[in-house]
Amino acid sequence: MIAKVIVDVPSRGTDRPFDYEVPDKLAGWVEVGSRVGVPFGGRVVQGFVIGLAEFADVDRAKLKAISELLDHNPPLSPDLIELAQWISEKYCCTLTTALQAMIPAALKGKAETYVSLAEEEWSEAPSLLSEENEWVDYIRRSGGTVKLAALQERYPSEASAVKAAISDGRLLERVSIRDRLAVRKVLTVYPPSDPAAAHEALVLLPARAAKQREVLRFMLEQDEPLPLQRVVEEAGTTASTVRALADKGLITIREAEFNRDPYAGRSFQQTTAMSLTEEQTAVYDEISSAIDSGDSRVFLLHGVTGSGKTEVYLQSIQHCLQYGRQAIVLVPEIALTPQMVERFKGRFGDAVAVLHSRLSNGERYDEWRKIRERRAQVAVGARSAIFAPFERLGLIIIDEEHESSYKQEESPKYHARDVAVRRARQHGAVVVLGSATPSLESYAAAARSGVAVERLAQDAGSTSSDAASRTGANSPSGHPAASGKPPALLPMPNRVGGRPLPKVQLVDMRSELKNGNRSMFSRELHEALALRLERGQQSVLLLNRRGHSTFVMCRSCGYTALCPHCDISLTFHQKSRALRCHYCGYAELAPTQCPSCESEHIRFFGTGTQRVEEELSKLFPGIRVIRMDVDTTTEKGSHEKWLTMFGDRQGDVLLGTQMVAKGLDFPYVTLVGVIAADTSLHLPDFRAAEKTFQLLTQVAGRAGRHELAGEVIIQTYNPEHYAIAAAQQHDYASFVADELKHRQVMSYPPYCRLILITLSHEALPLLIATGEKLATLLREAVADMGLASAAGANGRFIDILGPVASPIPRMKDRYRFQCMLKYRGNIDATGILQDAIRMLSDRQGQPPVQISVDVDPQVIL
DNA sequence: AGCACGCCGACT
DNA sequence: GTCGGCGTGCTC
Repeated sequence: MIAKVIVDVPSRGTDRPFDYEVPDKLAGWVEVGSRVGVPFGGRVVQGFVIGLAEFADVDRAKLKAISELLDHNPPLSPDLIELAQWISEKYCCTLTTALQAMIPAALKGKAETYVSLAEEEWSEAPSLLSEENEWVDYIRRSGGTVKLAALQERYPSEASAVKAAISDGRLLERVSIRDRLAVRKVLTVYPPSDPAAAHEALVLLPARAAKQREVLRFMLEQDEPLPLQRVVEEAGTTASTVRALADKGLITIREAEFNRDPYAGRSFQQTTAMSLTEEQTAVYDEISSAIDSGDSRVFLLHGVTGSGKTEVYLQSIQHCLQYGRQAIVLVPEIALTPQMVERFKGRFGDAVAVLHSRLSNGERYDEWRKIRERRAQVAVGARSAIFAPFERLGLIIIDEEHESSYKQEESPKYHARDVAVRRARQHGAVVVLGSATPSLESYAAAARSGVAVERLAQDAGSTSSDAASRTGANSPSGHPAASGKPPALLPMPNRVGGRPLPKVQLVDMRSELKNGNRSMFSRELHEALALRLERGQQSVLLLNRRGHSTFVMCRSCGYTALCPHCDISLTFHQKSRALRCHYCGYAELAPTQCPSCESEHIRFFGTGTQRVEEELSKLFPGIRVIRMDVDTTTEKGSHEKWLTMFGDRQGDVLLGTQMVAKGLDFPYVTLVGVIAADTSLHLPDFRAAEKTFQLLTQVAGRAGRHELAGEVIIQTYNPEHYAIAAAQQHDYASFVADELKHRQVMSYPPYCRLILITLSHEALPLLIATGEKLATLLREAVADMGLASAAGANGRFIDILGPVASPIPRMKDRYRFQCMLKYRGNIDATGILQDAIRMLSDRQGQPPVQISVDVDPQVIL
């Protein structure tokens, strides 16, 4: 038997299956999806079996055997392998990178070499067991086998002796891949195996062994083993008491593998299905009948904030589970709050596995295993939960569908939405994309179904129907559903309970300045805050700081502090009084005088949350501010802690960056203030307006979700900008109409698709030359295919832009240049690009220039 | 990605 | 005359 193995060596040259013999003892164990250790080029690496065959494609002589099987159950299923193949093609990454993304980090093995004594050899040569062979004794004392690394460290001078012993067979070498998981072992107490004898012993125990008796009685009541720690706590005693019982043979203490449940010991209030509004019912009916049909469908659920999307999700999942199928719910990392988890745990209890980045490797592994072992039917998690190893998926929900965090920024640079659609197709499952502010890509794709075009036309007048139908004319427009049926639009335009959307007031900060108010708070916001404090209600303040971090500048000479490795501005951090690079983590102490002109006039610019907090305390002495930003939420569980505090009304104001805008739901919040709406508006990113509109709409939705009415105040220098004006009116349709016009004029998605190619190298001239070469190769290929934009009849074309210096021209001591591919129509752009890259390496003999490809990039910055 | 094999300089 | 520098090229 031959196994086709993808080895864990992420490089272009090794990105193909290698054939290995399956040794007899592993026959029947090694399956498609198994993780194995294989000898590869003089070492042992991890690999995945992606196929089995009777005969090898290479010479018998070349063939080696699988050295080790790493799991009893294959961690991957054939459908996930197929999905990985699709990902590696679509996003230009190696197959092993895609496969690795699908399994928990704990399973990413590291090879370790062990050596053991071939005993008979040593006994035949007793003379070798003298003082000069201390290391042999060491191995013997350690039970005959030790890690080679340990031997090397202990006896560095014996390297040659050890090597000789290995080569002549007196030492046996064995290489093993060890999981990066310290399987947590916990001392566990097992109830008496012979209850009758235990009851008897209970009586026979000496009178003064009261504690032992108590423990024994307690253990007799248990059906299941308990962690020693728990027993000690419950019985109010110490471990020695329990050990004494174990010594008497009445109970057993053993090390057992411990299943970490991060939510263990927390009770979730069980909830039952709420009755749905007419609007919710209509949507639910569509989704549930689609699930029943067994056809893969995509829905775009466009529901305003507070329209009750989550309840629709919950009941749709319920429906899905009834038929023995499983469900995945994707939530943006930032919105994966305890509140959110609670809602799912509350409805589905232990059937829910939660996967998010704050879990430790071990915890995530346990949640993953819960799914693998069919103990969970619902996975709630961030991006990577799309790979949850379910066997019969019925429903995939992507909440806040427009969020850019669904795009992974590292390889594999996949978009969870695309992957979801693809995976759903494999399972005949339904995808629900939910958002109050759908991405333009999704909305335009939905607009291609007749219903939506009508709606768009109604909503926004003739201009947008024009725009939308033009998108429709060009088949694949950048949305994953493009190649299948277009998503159907499910509108939910009303809030549950007929509550109105909060009133949004725009404050023109220019006139504030004119009227002599130089503070960061307008009079309106100041008054509104004062009113909330007076009434004991709460406020949420958003500082949209993206791209506007606090930088350091000398007011005398204009010097700004830059990272010596990345050439971008360093950010000032109050707490540590340090300047930090956000890209590489470099840090230095903040200067008190200008390093360039030695003047004292060095100042820290830009408004950070810290400054807002200071200002708040100045304006409202005694105000309780809870600040949430990268500085205060890096610690594990801190995010949760702050929100709980705010929920318990231990704070008057919740002040933060984007993270306060998502999915929070507090009944006493009646004011939402946005300090400066435009900070994200003028970024050099074609999605800047969309991002701003989405953020403002989301944060406005935090107010007045319950009995108390809400008010929103947005401070801006551009009140007339269409993104801000539309956000004030809660008018998604008019925003989309305006934005689509811009995108069309500028030829940006959804009117075309983008691929960003970033080249980096330490040497600038080589980098530029390589970039030019790549661009030339691409232009030639495109011209040969008649796809140059000039020739591009019926809307099929590829444009090659660049190379130009990247927005971050140097990072970690490497210069960066980029090319952009812009294309429209059914074109295999990644294929063309791959070919060009391959030719590039052929021409100049493997240039060490790093080339990174980002298909459908989210951040152009 | 690593590691081996291979061809040219500074040492015992 | 040998050790070792790190430039190409392969890994079932």
